[in-house]
Amino acid sequence: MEYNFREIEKKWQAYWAANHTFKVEEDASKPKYYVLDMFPYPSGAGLHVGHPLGYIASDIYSRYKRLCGFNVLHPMGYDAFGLPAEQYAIQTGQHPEKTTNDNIARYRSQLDRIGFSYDWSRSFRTCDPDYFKWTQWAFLQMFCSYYDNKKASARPIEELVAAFEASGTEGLDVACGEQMSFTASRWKALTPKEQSEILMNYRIAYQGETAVNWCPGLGTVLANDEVKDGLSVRGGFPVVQKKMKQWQLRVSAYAARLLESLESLDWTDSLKEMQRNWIGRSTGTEVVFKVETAGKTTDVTIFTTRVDTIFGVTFMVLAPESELVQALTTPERKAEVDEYIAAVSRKTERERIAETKTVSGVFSGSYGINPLTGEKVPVWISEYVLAGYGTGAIMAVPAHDSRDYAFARKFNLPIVPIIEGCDVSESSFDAKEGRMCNSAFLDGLTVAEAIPAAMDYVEAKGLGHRKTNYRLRDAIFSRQRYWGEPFPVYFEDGVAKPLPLEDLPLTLPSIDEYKPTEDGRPPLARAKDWTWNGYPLETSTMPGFAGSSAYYLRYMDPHNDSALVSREADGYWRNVDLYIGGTEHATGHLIYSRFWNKFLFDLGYVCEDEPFRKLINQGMIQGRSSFVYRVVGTNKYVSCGLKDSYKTQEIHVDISLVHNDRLDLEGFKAWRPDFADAEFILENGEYICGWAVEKMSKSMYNVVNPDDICERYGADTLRLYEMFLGPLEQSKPWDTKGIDGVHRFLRKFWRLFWDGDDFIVSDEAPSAEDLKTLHKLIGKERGDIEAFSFNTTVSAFMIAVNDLTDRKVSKRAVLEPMVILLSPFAPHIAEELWHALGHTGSVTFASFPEYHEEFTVENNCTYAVSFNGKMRFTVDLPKTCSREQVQEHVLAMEQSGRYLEGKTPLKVIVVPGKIVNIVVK
RNA sequence: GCCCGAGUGGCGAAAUGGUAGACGCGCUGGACUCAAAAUCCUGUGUCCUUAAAAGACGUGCCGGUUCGAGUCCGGCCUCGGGCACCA
Repeated sequence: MEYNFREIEKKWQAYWAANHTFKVEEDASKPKYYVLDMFPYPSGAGLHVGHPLGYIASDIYSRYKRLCGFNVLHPMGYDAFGLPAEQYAIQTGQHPEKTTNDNIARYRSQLDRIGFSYDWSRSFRTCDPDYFKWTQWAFLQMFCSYYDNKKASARPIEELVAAFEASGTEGLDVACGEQMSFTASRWKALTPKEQSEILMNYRIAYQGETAVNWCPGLGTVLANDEVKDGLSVRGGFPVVQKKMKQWQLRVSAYAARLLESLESLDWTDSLKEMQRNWIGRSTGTEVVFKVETAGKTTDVTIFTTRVDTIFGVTFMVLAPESELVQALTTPERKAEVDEYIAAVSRKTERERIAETKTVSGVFSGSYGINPLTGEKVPVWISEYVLAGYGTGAIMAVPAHDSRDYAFARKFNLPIVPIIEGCDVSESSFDAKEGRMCNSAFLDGLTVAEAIPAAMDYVEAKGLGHRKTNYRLRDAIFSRQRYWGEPFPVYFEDGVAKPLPLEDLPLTLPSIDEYKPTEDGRPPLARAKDWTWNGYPLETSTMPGFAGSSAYYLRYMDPHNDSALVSREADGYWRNVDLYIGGTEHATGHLIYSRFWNKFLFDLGYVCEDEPFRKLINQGMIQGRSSFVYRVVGTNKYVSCGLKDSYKTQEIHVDISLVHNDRLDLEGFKAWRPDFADAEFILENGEYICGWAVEKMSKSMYNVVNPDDICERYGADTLRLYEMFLGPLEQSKPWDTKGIDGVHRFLRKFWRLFWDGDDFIVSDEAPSAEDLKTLHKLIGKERGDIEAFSFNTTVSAFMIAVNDLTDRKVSKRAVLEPMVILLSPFAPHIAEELWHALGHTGSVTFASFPEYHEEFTVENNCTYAVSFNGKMRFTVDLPKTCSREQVQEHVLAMEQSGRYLEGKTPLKVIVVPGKIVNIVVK
């Protein structure tokens, strides 16, 4: 029997499905291990070979953990709400659910061919009402909660109401939009509607007026991480700033905790660093400047991280969107200021980014008073100051801030250096070094000393206080789309109210068309009766990240209809031990999920504060495009090596027509009509294509479908090859050049069991050599898998099989453990051979072979022994004895006094197999 | 501009501070074959020389620590990724 991977793989995939081999239940007698992949958004293009890279790695680890005796939860599902299905629906009128289901069916069949050990009984789609019921539920929990900074925890909103009734805002430290201050009696005097409006300022899910990223091309708002360079990540449409009333999540309340608990996570440093940057903690000082405007005085609070430079302030700047702009504009400046603000607001985000280097601004007519010097400085308005950060107002120190410097130069404002010896004639001196001067009590201090000294001074004089700011914004949570979770919210007299929990899920209404209404309202406004008990319902829907924020919890208990996850299931599975996915989710999903989890933790619904303990980012697999070279003006194609002798045009050619860079000439002619009568200029009788590494995409004809690889080489070869390609976390181009070698390895392994027609495994006892081969492999595999170094594990396997093939070893005692070792990587062939060896049941539940170091010891050999690198004598020792053994041996000789001549040995260093070096002083 | 990460044969890549290039691809030559495919064997960092052996040089560049550096430290160069008017 030859290795017939097609038959074997079909057989075992059917066996696993029929026997529910990978179905798991909570089992208190076994330790749990939770391995999760970032679930896919099923796009119309299907999977390409890059997608399964992480899935294969997590599957190998899951299977390995099962062999080690863990109860492994390894689920898979679909992130099914989203823009592409909706865009397609707008164009074709087809319901997005139909598109989504078609795509999911395709994904599922592609995934099934690769032989993953998922527990499919736990699978769900985020667009299933049974699932999004809990997305809506979580939203309502957030709507009915506020964040208490003192307790560092979310609390039910009733507690806040009780506090307002008892003593107003007195003594409260809670997360909010706008700082409010009122008494208990004032609160009680408010109408219910007014009270609701105030509570909106404190809810964790709240509705508020805010500048949003409005994308006219998509007809919806987008979150910050959905916008890149002023264009939408999906679709690439321009994005403009617009003020709109939107649902938002108070993620900013969790900024400090999100930052702190990063430390405890087993994530890569680069990913943690990305999150740190995104959260953007900065400690500084808020200082109050009194500003005079045509006789009136207004307090303006500014934020700075460099109070030490306050003696260098020569002007102040407000953001154009700052609420203070109107109050601080003098009548004679009003026209000019209004015009500037109008001009700024017309700009798109993209234009603002493009014009970063051009400096613009306008003088307000007001003057601020430096609280430390009493000096009067002009107040300007400029778009380089952002309304959304700090207080939307700054003190400008052009000598020591490059942006202030550029502004001062443009508008001819004074530049006063306050650090000794710095040169500000060409540019500002931003470095935090040197000694202070022209700064009264700070003179002579270093910058490092001056910063806290200035902070202390400002606080002592009551001019301001220390303040920590975060760059992390609240998440905009509404989308003007159809294909998302509806908000479980209705409006009574304009006041948003939660639907009762028993009415969840609130499912999508059917509508005739999926685009916005003519008057620009979201598609849900087209629904005939989008009301609840006669009250109008919210017409926007939730964004893509809503459904993906807590999906890992649902896998623990996917069919529970009375809770997102039961206390028992959550208590057993706790959180994800290993999460594998792409780095593109660093500042989106991975922040939202952590926030969402912490919120549920605060309310006691989950037992772990962090969702993902260990996280691995698999690299991207790029495409390797192939080119042919058409001689310009002809239908002749010249082979790559000869192309320099002609004037040629480079044309992408479908890589299915190319094998090892050689073009299939007939296939090429048949590919497209205009190539039908192509002529070729060959080198050595072959047409060699050129190539380049590019993103894998349809338009470059470089997409490789895993189905094709499974068909040609089998899923086991695909799995091994994807791992063999290089380190998991590294991006690399897909290149089928080496796949034959991996496939050859599997056939070699097979031939250790089958010789043509006969099963040739014997019960002969293994030799010392055989045991050495086996135990080297066991030791290597265990270490490498734990380190996620799968490429070297595959190599170790090849070495072992080469050894056995060379010695013609087909002994059960060696091959049986090797089948178990191979099973995480190539599960189908492993099952087949496991059964050929006479076992029943799946190899999944075998035990990982034990490792015995003594079996890896080789025969004696002669070591050279040297002192400080200088050769002295030789000694016979086992060929691969441990360093400790050699040290012991050599030190014993040292004690006999023969070699060291009275010198003290510092260290004995052994190069296995060859050299012993003794360091002496 | 700031913050990460990476630079090793023709290629993908290995190497707890200890024989650099394991393993695989490709290529060389050979066996089997009418032939091909498949399979097996041989060689394969560079240079010099050779019948053979033996040398010398080699991990982006310059320096340092060390008996010993691809690996650790300092300074550059190049490439990839992330952030970017965040005061």
